[in-house]
Amino acid sequence: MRRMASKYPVIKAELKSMLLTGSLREGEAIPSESALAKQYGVSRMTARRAVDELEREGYIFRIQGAGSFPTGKRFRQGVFRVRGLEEIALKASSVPFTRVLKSGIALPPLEVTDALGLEAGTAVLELHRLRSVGDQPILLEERYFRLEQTERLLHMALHQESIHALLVGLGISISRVEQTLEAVNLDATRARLLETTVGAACFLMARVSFTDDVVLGYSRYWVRGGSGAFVSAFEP
Amino acid sequence: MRRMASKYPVIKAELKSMLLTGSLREGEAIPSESALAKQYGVSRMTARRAVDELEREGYIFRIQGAGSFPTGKRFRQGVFRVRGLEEIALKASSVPFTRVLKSGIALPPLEVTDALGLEAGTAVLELHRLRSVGDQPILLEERYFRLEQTERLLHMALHQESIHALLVGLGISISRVEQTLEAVNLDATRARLLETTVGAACFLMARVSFTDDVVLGYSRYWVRGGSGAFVSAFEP
DNA sequence: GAGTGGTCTAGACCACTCG
DNA sequence: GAGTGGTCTAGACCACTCG
Repeated sequence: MRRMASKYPVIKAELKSMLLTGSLREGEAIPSESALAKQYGVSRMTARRAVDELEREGYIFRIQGAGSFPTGKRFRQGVFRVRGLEEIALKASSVPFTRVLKSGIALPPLEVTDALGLEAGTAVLELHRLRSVGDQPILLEERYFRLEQTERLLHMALHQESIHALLVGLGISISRVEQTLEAVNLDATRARLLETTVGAACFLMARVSFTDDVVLGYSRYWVRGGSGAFVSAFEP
Repeated sequence: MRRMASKYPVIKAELKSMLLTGSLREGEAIPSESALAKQYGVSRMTARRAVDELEREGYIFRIQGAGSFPTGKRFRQGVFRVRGLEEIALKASSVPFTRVLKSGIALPPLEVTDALGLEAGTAVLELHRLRSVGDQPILLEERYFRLEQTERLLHMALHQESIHALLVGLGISISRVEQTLEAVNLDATRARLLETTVGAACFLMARVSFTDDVVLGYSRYWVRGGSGAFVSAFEP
């Protein structure tokens, strides 16, 4: 027996077509949830679900009390998901391996103290790791944490997959993450670690993590350019 | 007046902590929606909303009739959203500009016919554009489409922001997109177009688009490495 | 004050999985 | 057959925006 046709995808599809053909005037809201419910003869929760998905896919944004508005062309290009090392290993039918290169308390480069919101010359917890799949180094991690709370990390199993899990174990929970992605040319030191040539193109992911809106850590990840670390599929 | 505390975030947070501390056995489902509803004294729809968000964030996946299961460590690293050119321009307080470099019917490189699922030697619609913000070239587009349906594109305004909108205008709707992202070193020709040096690190986004599960087009986008085209913020 | 989105309730019927 | 997730209803109260 086939599943009964759902109602919300119909509403969603018609709204999407309205958004894509540009039949709305600039700054004009889409019909309200109540209006959609009435128009399609459904409950408001069902109409709302269609609007929910459009918001999640970036077609509209909502303002409570005012309405739901088209986002313009933003977001339409979709997102790239970052593959974890385990997933890359799975695809390659190989095993992930993590080597700790450096761990301790250190004076970090200036851009790191900046990112952490510290004064120049403040010591931080430093953790560098090299992560491989099979014999192929994939990812170079350079992590820095503010010392309060995190110092106990140094006595933990730093070669394990998830530093995040160690933090949770210390009672630290990360409330938010901000990250950027760039393409950069590798310098000699990092090229050697990743077993490639100087100047090879590489992803650089820089991440600031927060606990309770206070900066906790700053991490940079160098990921080999052709590693398949970023993938995406979406329905526009 | 502050908003009343919502209930679903509490449920979501407790489930997330259960997932992160690994207190579930391998392959064990999280509590069912009905069980959560009973446990927290809420309606099933409210419990479901907490579970919805965890699914959306990649912590769990659901199987109808069976339960909701932890995904392991996949997805946890979040996603990068691709910024549209308009958004980059907005941030830079500048204006976007698109120049059509080449458009017509051509025999494409071998890897393109491969990606399109065509025999070598089949002609396709070719469209190359260079897109800038202010005076700075940001993005080089090389698009290829199977000829049926799309040939009329050649008579349309190809310098406009959205080729997708033109396709919609032709009655073609894209049902799905698959894309990958790599970091590569620029060759001489493309470096010159993007006004940078040979070998400079650059993003290469390759995208296959489908209509009704048939391949419609294949596009490659070269994006300058430090352009701020990829951004992300999420709550783990 | 009228209209909007945000959250929630207490049900319902269904398709599906599992033993 | 018992339990699970998928969808839906017809309400409710609230915070918020706008004129």
